[in-house]
Formats: sequence, structure tokens, C-alpha cells
Amino acid sequence: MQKKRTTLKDIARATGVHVSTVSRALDPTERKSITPEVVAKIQAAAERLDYRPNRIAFGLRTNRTMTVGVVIPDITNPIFPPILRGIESVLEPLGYASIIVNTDSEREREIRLLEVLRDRGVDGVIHAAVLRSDPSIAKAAQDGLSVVTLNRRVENSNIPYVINDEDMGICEMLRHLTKLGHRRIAHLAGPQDLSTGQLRLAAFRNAAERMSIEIDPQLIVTAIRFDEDEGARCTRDLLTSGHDFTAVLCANDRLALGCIDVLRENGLDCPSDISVSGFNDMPFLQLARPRLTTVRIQQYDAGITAASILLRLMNAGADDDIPLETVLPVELLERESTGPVAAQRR
Amino acid sequence: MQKKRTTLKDIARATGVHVSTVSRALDPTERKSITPEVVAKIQAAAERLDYRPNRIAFGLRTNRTMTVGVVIPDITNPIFPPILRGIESVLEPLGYASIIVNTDSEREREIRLLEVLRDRGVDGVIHAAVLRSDPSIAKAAQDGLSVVTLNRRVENSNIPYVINDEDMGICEMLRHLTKLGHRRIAHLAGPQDLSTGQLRLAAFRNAAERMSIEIDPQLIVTAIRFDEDEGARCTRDLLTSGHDFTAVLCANDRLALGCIDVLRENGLDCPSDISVSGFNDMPFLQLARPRLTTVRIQQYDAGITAASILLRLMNAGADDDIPLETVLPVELLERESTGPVAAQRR
DNA sequence: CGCCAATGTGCAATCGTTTGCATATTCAGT
DNA sequence: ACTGAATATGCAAACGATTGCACATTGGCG
Repeated sequence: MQKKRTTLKDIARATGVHVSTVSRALDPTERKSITPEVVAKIQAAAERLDYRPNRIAFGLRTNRTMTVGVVIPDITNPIFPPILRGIESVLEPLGYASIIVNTDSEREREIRLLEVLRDRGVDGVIHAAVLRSDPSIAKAAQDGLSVVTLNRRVENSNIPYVINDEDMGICEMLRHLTKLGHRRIAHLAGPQDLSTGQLRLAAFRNAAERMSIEIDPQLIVTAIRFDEDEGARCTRDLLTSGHDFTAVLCANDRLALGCIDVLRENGLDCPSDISVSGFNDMPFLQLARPRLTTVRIQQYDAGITAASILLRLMNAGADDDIPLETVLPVELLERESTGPVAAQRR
Repeated sequence: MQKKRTTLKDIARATGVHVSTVSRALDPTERKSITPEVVAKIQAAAERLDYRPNRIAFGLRTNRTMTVGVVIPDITNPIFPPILRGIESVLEPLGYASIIVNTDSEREREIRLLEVLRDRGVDGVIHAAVLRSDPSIAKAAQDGLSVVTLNRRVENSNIPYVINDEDMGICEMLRHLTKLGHRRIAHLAGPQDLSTGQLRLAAFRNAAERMSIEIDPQLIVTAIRFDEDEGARCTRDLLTSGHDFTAVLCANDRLALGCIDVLRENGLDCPSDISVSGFNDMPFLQLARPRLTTVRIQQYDAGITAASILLRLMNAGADDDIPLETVLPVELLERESTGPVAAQRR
């Protein structure tokens, strides 16, 4: 590895004081108990010798690694990079580094990777991939690890969580579609073992009930992954089922993209024949045509918020009052994939 | 932090042997010097007490953190997530964790983040964001840090590098365009302070020369960022310059997307009026219409390759022969954005 | 039966910090 | 000037592992 780094001992030798004095002189909170001039001398020496504290030794002694773990399903899902940048933007300036792990939404992987993070002694974890019931993360939190979940809460726990106002998003989208005259509205639901999939389906049902829209159970079809292929498959199922519909509210953008493709294959134009809506407003969505009507969720800000809460959690004593729930607002984006219901369908 | 983890000392106490014996019994390479039955006893105890080695202490003693740094320009650029997954796929099973940092292509940030990584004692670095001249990474390598660069080489150094065969990609693209009858071919070059920007421009010039295609210097216009806005701006410059061209070979996909937009604004259809090509085949590119003719570079595999080389570098003695250069093949993808040159232009 | 080598285990130092406690010095108050 | 704090520094023990070396035990061989 590197040639040889200068240590506290080197500085002690160079200045003729004890290593503990050097340590104190270099620590802003302890510095006050040291004569200013020897502090100056030590700092000068530290500067001259290009001293860099050894974080490993620090970590061993203090049990603080200045490292946090970030657990996500898959970094290649474009909604996560902005979240990570948001997290980084608050943690990195404070000297924290983050270790990012991808669970691929597999329970075993998630458990194992959480172990890995704990073994490495991370000071806290931001978890954006909790499954619906997740004992491992709950146990970790109970053992005293600082944890914040993102996009999802762990039920029956006091783990703080940051979520987007998905209910509101689904609700506004539904209102938008009804305003355009749609009544027979299908829902492409996401995987029900995933946070968002389940939440959005529930939100859809609730909103429909509140708005007194009758939902044909046959018009709700569930994807097993959040991707274009599943959006396509579900849409085919919908079409072959023979049930009539004029709009498809999809649980995320990728499902919507797959949906539109299959509609087109079947000679149905979006939006003039059938309206389709997405969710997330994921990056690069603007490449698609027609431009997708969707719900924008805050990605960067969600990262910032989660990281800020984690910080408070890690530093604060139990006295501090950390908000258990943070709900970030969403925004309806009306674009081209939704339009007034066609005069007559079929 | 966690309640209390069991340490070697706990196991020693439980089994009645010395802590050093425990250490050896648990280390596969040292195990042979211990009686099999005491090994068994110790392993049983370790199992029972749920022993997990403390990586921090290990790191302090051995100066190996089992951590690597990955330096990229920006994780929100979709070509990087697959690279990261590739890296992870080889490093994670071996017990390595990676710390990912984003430089935003800013020299100061890069230098600072490299410091951060060195401070944390990473065992090695995969650097996918080196600038054209980069003393900091060269110095780090000289100090004994294991370094592999990705997508770019540090000149005059023996730092191993993994690159895509960009020359070949540009060359094949040019050949493709000429085969379609294009002669007046413009180039939207990338930022010249960035690896890829400069390389691809050079490749373009070389290929043109080799194929005896005369390139009008006025038809080469340089972007200052690799994004759609710059692609748009450059295309406007090209159009207002009044120089004639029938195809635009862009240094990356995003420039090409911006280019096509501006052509469309000006009533020019791609590809029937003007052909446009990209580079990278970035994720989600398939959303765009017309589907872009581009050059696919290997992303996941590049990550795998770089990580494998880094591994050899970290573990091997100087005796090992590590390949200095690895060039990954690229692939021309003919899609819809390029076509035969129009009968007459303007 | 004795000696030496081989083998298995223990001892203790070490990695670079932090930090409670002891000690040495200074200084003010009376 | 003497006492008593207050203040500044040093000492040494941690943190949890690895590892060179010393030592003890065993067994083989002459």
C-alpha cells in the first residue's frame, strides 16, 4: 500500500510532546484544554508532515466508521441515481462515505448484504429496498443501528421513513382521467411483494371508492416486475380478456411504456383511442413518444431528506425527537399520453 | 451501535484456549498448524456465539480494508450503473465493498475524493473519470495504490487500463455512412477535456483520412458537455453556418438526440433528409424515435474486466504480469436514424 | 533411555487512535 | 508564603484482530 503515512506518533516525535497531546490538539472539541501555542506548534507540524488521520484506527477506537450503507434494489433503475446523489450531497461534506448495495429485490441477498454492512460497522443505513415484511432490518434497528427507510415503511416499528405522497399522486391521476371523461379505467398494478406496487394498488382502490368510480376487478392486472415486458404482457391479458376500458393507469412509467407498445401493436392509438398514465417521471422518460402523462416524485430531495434524518438519528441522543414519518409532495404532469375519452369505443 | 459483538476473546474464553489460537483456527491458511479437534471446538464455539470478524480491527492490523474505491463522473449518467453492477459482480462475492464517488468531471472534486478514498485506506481504485492529464491518480499509483482506469488511459504511466475500441466504433460508423452514400459528414465532438470526447474526435479524423474522405473543418463542432442541450446548440451552429452536410456523426447518444430535435425543428427529417448517429447505446435509448443508429459499448463487461484486473493487481506480487491494455470490442447497431443519402439536398 | 526435531499452543507486540486518570505545573487567594 | 484549586500534559489502557517468536509437549529414532 502507500509508502508510509505520518501518524500521531510522528508528530509527537517532531514536536516533543506526547501523542495524546497531539491527539487533543488536533481535535477541535478537546483543543480547549491545551495551551494555544502548543496547539499552534502541533498544527504546524501536522501541516508540514501532511498528517491525515487514520480512519481505521479511529473507527476501531471509537466504533464510528463514518460510513453509511445504502440499500437499493438496483442501481440500473434510473430513479435511484438521483436519490443517491441527494444522499451524497448531505453526507459527503460531513465526511461520511456510503457503501451502496443492490438487492435485486431478493430477500436472501438483502439479508446477506445487510449483514455485510453491519460487519463493516456502518454507522447507519438508508434502506430503499425493504420488502413488505422485513425482520432483518427491524432487528438491526432494534440492535441499535440507525436506520431510515426510503419509499417504504417497516410496519409496527419506530423506524423513521421517508415516502412520497403516492396516495395523492394516484388520486390526482384518477381525477385527471375522470375529468377527461374516462370511467372504465384499468390499473396495471406493480408486484405485490414490493412496497410501491402494493401501496399504489391500495391507493387506486381507495381513490376510486372515494370518487365513487366503480372499478371492475377484471380491469386490475398485476405485473410481477416493474418493467416494459410485464407492462406489455399485462396489457395483452387485458385486451384478450375482452373487457372494455378507455384508460390505463399504470403503477409506474415502465409498465406504461410497455402498455403503449402493445396498444400500438393492436392498432390502438394512445391517447386518441386509449389514455395511458405512468408514475415516477423517471429520467429519460422524455425520450418516449407520446410524452407520458405521469406523476413526478422527488428523487433527489428524497435522498436529501432521508440522509438528514439519518444524521439526526446517528448523532442525537434518545432525547431528540426525530419525525417518524416524512411525506414528500408529488406533482401531476399532464402530457400527451392522456386525452379526452373517444366519442365511441369499439 | 450494536449491543455487543462477540470477539475472538469471547471465543477464547469459551473454549479455554488463547486468543491467538482462535485466530489461527479460524483462518483457513493458518488452520493447518492447529490440532483438528481444537479447530472443531473453536469453530463450533464461533458458530454458537455467532462470531463475526471485526473488519475494522482486521484492517488496522493488516492494512487491508477489503474496500475499493470507484471513481466515476456522475452516477446519473446511465452508462455507469451497468459498469458498477459489473464491478460489484466480481468484487462483492470476494468480500470487497466499494465506495462510489462522483467527480462531476471537476478536477478539484476528483482530487479531493481521491484523497478521501486514500484516507479510508481502500485497497484499490477503479477510476472511470480520469481527466486528460491527471497527476493525482498517477501519484497515487506511484505510492503503491492499486489502480485501474476505465474508458481512458493515463498517459506515460504503467497504470492498467480497460477501454472500448472506440477507434473501431467510429471507423465502422463512418464506413456505414459512406456506404449509404454520405460524403459531407459532420461531427459533433464531445468536450475536449474529457477522455472520450477527445479520443473520438481523433478517431474520426483518422478514420476519415484512412478512408480518404475529405472533412470540412467547419463541419466539426465541439460540445462543452455531453448532453442534449449541447447537441442542440451545436446543430444550430452547424445549420446557421450554411455549410452543407447530409449526415452527422455524434460523439455520443445524447448529443445525437439533441441534434435530431433541432433538425426536426428546422423541418429536416431524420433520416430521410439527414442521417444522425450516436455512440454508447445507452440504456433507455430505445425509447427515442427514430431509433438511433449507434455503437454499442460493453458496459457490464467493462466493469467485470476492470475489477478482475484490479484484483490481480491487489493480490499479485510484482512478478505477476498484468496486461497494461485491455480493449473491449464494440458493435455497430444499424437502426433507423441513418439512411441512404437523399437524392438532392437543398 | 535419551535427545532432537517436529508440532501445537501461548505470549506479547503491534496497527493508530482516543480517553480516563494521574501528575506536574501554574496561579490566585488569603 | 502557603494552600488549594485549576490547568496543562503525560501515562497507559483500551478497541479487536494478526503474527513472529518462545516454549512446551510429543514422538521417533538411535
